[in-house]
Amino acid sequence: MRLLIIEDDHDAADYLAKAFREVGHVADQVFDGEEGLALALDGQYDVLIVDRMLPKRDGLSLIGALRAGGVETPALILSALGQVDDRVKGLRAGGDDYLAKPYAFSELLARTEVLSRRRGGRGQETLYRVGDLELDRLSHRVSRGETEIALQPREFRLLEYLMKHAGQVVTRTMLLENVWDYHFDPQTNVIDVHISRLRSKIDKGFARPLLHTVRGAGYMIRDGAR
Amino acid sequence: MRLLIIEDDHDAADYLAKAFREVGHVADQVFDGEEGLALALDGQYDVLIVDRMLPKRDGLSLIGALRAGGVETPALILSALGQVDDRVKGLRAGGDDYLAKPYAFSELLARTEVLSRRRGGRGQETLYRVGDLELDRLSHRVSRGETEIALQPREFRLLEYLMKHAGQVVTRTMLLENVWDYHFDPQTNVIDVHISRLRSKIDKGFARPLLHTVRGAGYMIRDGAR
DNA sequence: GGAAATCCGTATCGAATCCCTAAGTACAGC
DNA sequence: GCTGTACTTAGGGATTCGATACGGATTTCC
Repeated sequence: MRLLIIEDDHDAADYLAKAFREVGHVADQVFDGEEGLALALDGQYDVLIVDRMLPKRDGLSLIGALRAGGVETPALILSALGQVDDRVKGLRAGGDDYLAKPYAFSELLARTEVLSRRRGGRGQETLYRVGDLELDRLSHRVSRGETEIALQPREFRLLEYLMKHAGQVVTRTMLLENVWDYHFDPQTNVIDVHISRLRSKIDKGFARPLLHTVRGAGYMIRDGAR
Repeated sequence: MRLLIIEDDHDAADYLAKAFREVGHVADQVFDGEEGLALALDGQYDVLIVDRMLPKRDGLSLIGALRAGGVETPALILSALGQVDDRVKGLRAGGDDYLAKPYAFSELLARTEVLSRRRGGRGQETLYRVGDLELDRLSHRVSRGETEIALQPREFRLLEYLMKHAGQVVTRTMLLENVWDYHFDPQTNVIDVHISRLRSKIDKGFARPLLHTVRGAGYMIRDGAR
């Protein structure tokens, strides 16, 4: 399990990180809200442990910004305040669980593991939609308008990644790393080829194309209408 | 963001530089410790990416020398060794973060941005605005008022740089270094040409121009109203 | 376990785009 | 009015991107 601990009290953070590592998890730590947000936006973590009060950017605001950015990593909020009201606020801001200090580590661990397991719930989107193009991750189905579209596995991963980042430019490097698991430059046109194939399936014959190339930068999927 | 990549494996260095450029940063690269130190001492960079093992001068020693010379540019250490002990050594030597190979570029990017921000370097804005002119880095969109504006890659980088420094005079040398990656004077009027094109797209037909010439100094983007 | 189908990556060629150079024009400052 | 700086336009060269064809690899199905 990969965790990010966002907590300004260094001692507390160290203690937590050490405890999580002892049980075999990977824990990174940062000490203010800005840094926490930056790392969390990456979406690489399974769970975030977020202190309620943080320098630079408050824990709740951090989670709000995260969700606004489309990142759904479950977050567990830590707080010195144990009021019910506060708990409600935290959950409403997009936190997934709430634990008041002082707490027992065993409880934190248990709740954390529950959250990471619950990813299917609110963690991951299951249906992506851009214009009249739909991709269902569960049933592995893709359709545009009324027509079903059959994709090859690689094409599916490609489209999935593009749609996950709809409206944003996706660079070639991002594609290589996240769709191909390459961490080097293959020096070939693999990407071009697959983009081309994908295009012929999802855009060909339709009035407005959804898959746009951003010259010199990468590709982007977006409903041209907006 | 201006980066210096110090890494002796040419392929790895190329890959990184390319990836950083795709996301709109400026990346220089050198292949041994001596050169790295020389360039880094200049202090022109926001972040250094330093390989642990380097010819001529080891990465840790490089950072030590840098700090001794009073240069506080944040450094992120790359290493094939993932041991905790090694990590500690790296951080103790003055490194600010540590990443073990193999790593995902997206993680490196996130950590790099954290470092540059920590140092007070301005955070990476995603949306720039000057008057009614907007530039969105994520979606690569530019608009003035209601109208979408299509820019070429170089024009985009140019405008991005200008808007990042809105209200300040941007010299030709700054443009050459940060938009063109030239470290010499091309003796031509490349800049003039692109400024002209850019102007015709963002200013032409609008009541008040935003892109101003500062004769003898450079250019500046600013809302004329003020 | 083997054959057919599918899928994936490489290479090549063609097309579109972009970018720099160059040369001429306009403008500002003295 | 002269000189130097900035602006505009056009065209060729270079780069980037797109399409197609082919061979190897993997999977699927008997």
